[in-house]
Amino acid sequence: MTRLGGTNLPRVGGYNQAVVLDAIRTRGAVSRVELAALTGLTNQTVSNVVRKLLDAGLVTETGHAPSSGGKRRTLLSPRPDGAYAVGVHLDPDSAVIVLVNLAGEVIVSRRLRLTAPDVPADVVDRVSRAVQRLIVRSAVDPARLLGLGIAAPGPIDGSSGCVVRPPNLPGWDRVPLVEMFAKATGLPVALDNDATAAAIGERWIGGEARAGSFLFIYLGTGIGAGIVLNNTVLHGDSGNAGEFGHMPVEPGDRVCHCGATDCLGPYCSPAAIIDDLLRRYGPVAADRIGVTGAAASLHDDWKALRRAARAGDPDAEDVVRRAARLIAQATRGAASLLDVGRVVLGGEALRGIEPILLEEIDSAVNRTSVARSIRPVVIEQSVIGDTVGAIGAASLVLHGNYAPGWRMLTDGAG
Amino acid sequence: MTRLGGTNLPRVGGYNQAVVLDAIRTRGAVSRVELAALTGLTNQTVSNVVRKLLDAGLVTETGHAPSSGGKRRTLLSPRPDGAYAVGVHLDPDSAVIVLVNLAGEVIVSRRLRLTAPDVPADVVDRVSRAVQRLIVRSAVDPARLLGLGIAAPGPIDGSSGCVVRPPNLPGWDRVPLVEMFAKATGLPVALDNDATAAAIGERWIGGEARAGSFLFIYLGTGIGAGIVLNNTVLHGDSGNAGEFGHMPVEPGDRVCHCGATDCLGPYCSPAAIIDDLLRRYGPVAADRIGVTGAAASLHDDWKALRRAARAGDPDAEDVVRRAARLIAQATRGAASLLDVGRVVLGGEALRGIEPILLEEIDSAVNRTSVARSIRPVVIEQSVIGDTVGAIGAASLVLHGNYAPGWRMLTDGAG
DNA sequence: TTGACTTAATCCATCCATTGGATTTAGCTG
DNA sequence: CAGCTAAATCCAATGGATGGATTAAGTCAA
Repeated sequence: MTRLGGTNLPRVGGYNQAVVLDAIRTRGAVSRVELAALTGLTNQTVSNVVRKLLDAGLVTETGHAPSSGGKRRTLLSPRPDGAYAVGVHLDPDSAVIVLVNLAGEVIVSRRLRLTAPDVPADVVDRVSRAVQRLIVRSAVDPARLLGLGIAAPGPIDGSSGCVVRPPNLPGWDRVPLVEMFAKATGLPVALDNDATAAAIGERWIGGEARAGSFLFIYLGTGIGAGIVLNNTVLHGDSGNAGEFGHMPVEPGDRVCHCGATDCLGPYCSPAAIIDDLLRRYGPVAADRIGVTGAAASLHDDWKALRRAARAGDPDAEDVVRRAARLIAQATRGAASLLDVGRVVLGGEALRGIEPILLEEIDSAVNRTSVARSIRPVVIEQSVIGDTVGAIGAASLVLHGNYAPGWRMLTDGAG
Repeated sequence: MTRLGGTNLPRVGGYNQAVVLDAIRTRGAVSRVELAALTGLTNQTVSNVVRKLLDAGLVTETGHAPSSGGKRRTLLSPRPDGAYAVGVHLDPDSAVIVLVNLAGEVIVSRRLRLTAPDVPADVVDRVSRAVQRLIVRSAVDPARLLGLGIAAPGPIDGSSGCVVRPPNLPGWDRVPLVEMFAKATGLPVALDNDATAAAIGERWIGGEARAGSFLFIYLGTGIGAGIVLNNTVLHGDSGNAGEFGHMPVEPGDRVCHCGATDCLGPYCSPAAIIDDLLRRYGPVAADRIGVTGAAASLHDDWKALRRAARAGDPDAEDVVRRAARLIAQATRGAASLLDVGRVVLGGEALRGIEPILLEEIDSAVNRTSVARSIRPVVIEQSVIGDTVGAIGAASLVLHGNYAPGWRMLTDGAG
């Protein structure tokens, strides 16, 4: 979409509807007059738009605000049961499936264990059947189920709906996930990389706290970033914006699969940090902490290492902190390049070591006195937590349907 | 603007007008039917919009396309004399002023020499008077002169129209340039940092070659980047997106004013590269190349060094190449983070050494086989050349008035 | 209790850019 | 010159936003 398209009246209608819904969602209980002030629309227009949203079952009237001298304002709130979406977070070792409502609340969820050499077709098949069962179990109105969102490790090809040889999913080369899941479930399918999906989830659920612009740093099996600028998600020319693993950092002796030794990626995965512990502090420390170093026990090793770091074990903390510094270094570059006032951290690999990351990133990003004085950058944790990947995946669908944006005015989508 | 605003019919009209004008500008001679296809608007709508643009004097009918069996298409082209803008590029040692037409062609230009300790008020005064004289001399219709654009070294405060203590303009702390120039010239004034202005100029003038997304690396007194995503300029939360000097690179012994030793900025200014030459290769090489090392002769030293590097002097080329590698390293990170398919180089400090920069950046950015296979990044020079700063400044005004974008549908601006 | 006042929300006629279908304009071809 | 094709325009209709008037529902003071 190299060219900008024109727009027309019906699209304006749809767009304004989305704007009003978005305002209601982010502000919670809010009256029509406030919405008019927030959106710049007329009271009359807001009234009309709200009526449509009420008819569509997406919002409800919930009580009244205390009077300020005249008629009380009737407050509007989103209707959680107005719409539903399914989210799937694909990871090398597991698939997390959630069914969420319009408010982003999880109705039912399920985790499937996967084993590394699984064939894509089998995984899609297993996951799809689990999705179907979840839908039946939840008993949601099928008409209100908008679709299925998938968060996969990048890179992906946005135009064809494929994952493109993800380093963390060996053997998955150009797998057309969108097509496969659409056929298997009969639902509309959206695909994005895990970090971007997480950022969209954060934007969708975070309300005021995630309005405007922010950079989401996602720490899962690998590291990635999701970029939200002016309430709009940056996808990039090929659908891979936020690729964080190739950000330059202080070079060491780890070689990225691209051949460089100064890429962030190879230094900050759980596997790399565990390896770092073994190399720096040897088997004694590893034993003490509970790290075996076997490839098969990566998950448990990482858990043990995180726990030790959190508990103050100096060796564990040291290796975590070294990785954190590199992440912080890259984050500093990204934040100043994008000029975002907020950085959000999330991802399941982060559990327990958030304070270390927050501290290092804060000190790197807010180091310059200039930055501090003009606009200190806020560093925060995800408002969603561990399941940000799966919930983010579901949010892809909600966001695609209801978040106001360019595409509503230019493309046909609504 | 943390919230998304609604829109309405008149705005849609203005926006579509801008879309059509933009399409005519970027495509050159184009017919109404083609415009309809390009913009997604109806033939009828395009007809109406074009009539308005004709009445406004912004486009003209220029001949016909050969018939393809029916009535010939009448071709539309932008009218260069439809609008004018003045651009001022402020630099520590000079101010370049240009008056350009709608096509971005320079009508008249002038360069004022400045001396370092100049007081802001005096500079504004001198420049403003020069602008006035230029306007008179050019004899353009004042009604068609849209305003004055200023490109200044960052950082700036976008909301108040100030420059905020730019490292390259000592003593200029929170100078309200917009206000001062508006008062002195009576023109509407737009301010942006030099790199962003250059990117906007590139976008405005570059036509198809600069449609979509690109990262503009600007090398002047300092280094900066301008970011264009989906034909839209990224300004950032505080108006300082593209701050490139704090991108992390391989650390050395140069300390950034923010305290870090791994910031790109201090390693790649002309002054730093000259210093590097002296430190690495001593007075003999400096003499041979024609570099004195005196602060006062920075301009000439840099010229000599560039010429020597271009001519193949190994020492000169080495120091330039070292800086180029660091720039390339940072560019690799930025390009992968933003997922842009194009990187553009420009700025007056670049003259003569473009090939070295292009080569180093290309090899760094396109190193990964993955990146190469999915989407090799195109690395190019500015289509404008040396004066990209000043022309970019003027483009701020043209862009602000006529480039289609969000703001037309949400804010009041047109 | 009542009447004056205030604010929220809606009703209604109007506006206006886009749309789709019909029409005109202007070329080509046999 | 008639028949065909494509470009561009005319015209009535559509539909979402608008502004002013109206109704609904509260507060406050006498």
